[in-house]
Amino acid sequence: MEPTDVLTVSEVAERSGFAASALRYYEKQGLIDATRTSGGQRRYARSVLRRLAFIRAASNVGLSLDEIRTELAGLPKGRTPTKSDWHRISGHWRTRLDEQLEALEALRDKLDSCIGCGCLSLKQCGISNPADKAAASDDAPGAAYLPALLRRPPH
Amino acid sequence: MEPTDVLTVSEVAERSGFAASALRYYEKQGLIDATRTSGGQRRYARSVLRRLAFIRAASNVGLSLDEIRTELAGLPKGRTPTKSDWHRISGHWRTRLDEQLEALEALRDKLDSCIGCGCLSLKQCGISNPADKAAASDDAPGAAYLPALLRRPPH
DNA sequence: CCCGTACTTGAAGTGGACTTCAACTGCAGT
DNA sequence: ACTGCAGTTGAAGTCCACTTCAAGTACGGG
Repeated sequence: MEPTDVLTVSEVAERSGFAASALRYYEKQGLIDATRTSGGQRRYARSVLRRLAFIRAASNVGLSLDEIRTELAGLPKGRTPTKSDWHRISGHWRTRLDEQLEALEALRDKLDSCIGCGCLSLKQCGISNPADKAAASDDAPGAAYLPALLRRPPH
Repeated sequence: MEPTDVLTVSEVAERSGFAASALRYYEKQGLIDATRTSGGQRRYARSVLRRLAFIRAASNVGLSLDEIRTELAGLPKGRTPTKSDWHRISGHWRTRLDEQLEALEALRDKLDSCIGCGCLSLKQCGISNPADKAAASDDAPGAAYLPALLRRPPH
């Protein structure tokens, strides 16, 4: 099986690191596409690999498939993304990461300030405070208190 | 209804910020418990509030309910946790947060190094590299490459 | 004692990102 | 032509942390 310009499912799976089932899922979600043989089997253009790399990267940064679809739609259709495309997108990601970092640092600092006191009082403790009911009148001007932004890993 | 030493579901819900359904769920999961009236209704000891504060704090730090159950089991049964209990636990959490921070910073730096090049090549790009197949022989000594550690918020 | 509100239960639903299954069909080497 | 692996489909299952639902029961002030 010599290298050609079209790839089968298993080739793409192997080379992208995604399971074949994930590829079908992404196709159904409109994230990638494929041509078909006369018999109905998928054949992928090599460009799908770059697209998949983009998807994995975005997902590593913490974007949902919905958000990824949106960003993919903002990419040039057909042509390879230019450096400025990538600049725009990655700036976007960078912001997202910075937000996460900030939230995480705030949480850690709050934890540090709790370590000495052994508090965990419902009223006072920033770590255990529900969703900052205290200061939450309505979208406060300052900053969100606790990170609804962070969560546990996907199993 | 004067303040008593036992609390009803709705009181605990109100004072803890958890929905009543969440309380029942936590009970089923063995995270909290309650006595019952002769008619079968739940009555909570006030100590459940502290326990719930702990649960929310742990969950804010990113622990799964499974992990939280484990940590709760490590807490003194009956007596109020001492400062040294809290010290131990919070140190644990601190580690967790630091790991997340580290992973996130690594990712951001990787992103920064990608911004200039517009790469996203499957082979070279750290951001899009599956789960670091490159260096993954088997649990490497150095450090995990990409954060399976971070994920998107629970909607 | 009455009545409205609060509470009870198990079962089923939610959502995100997939995976697994069963039953079938295509493709390519010999 | 045969054979066996690779591919196809829709439906259903998985995981987590809950929420919602329906149908029925308890509590407590008047």
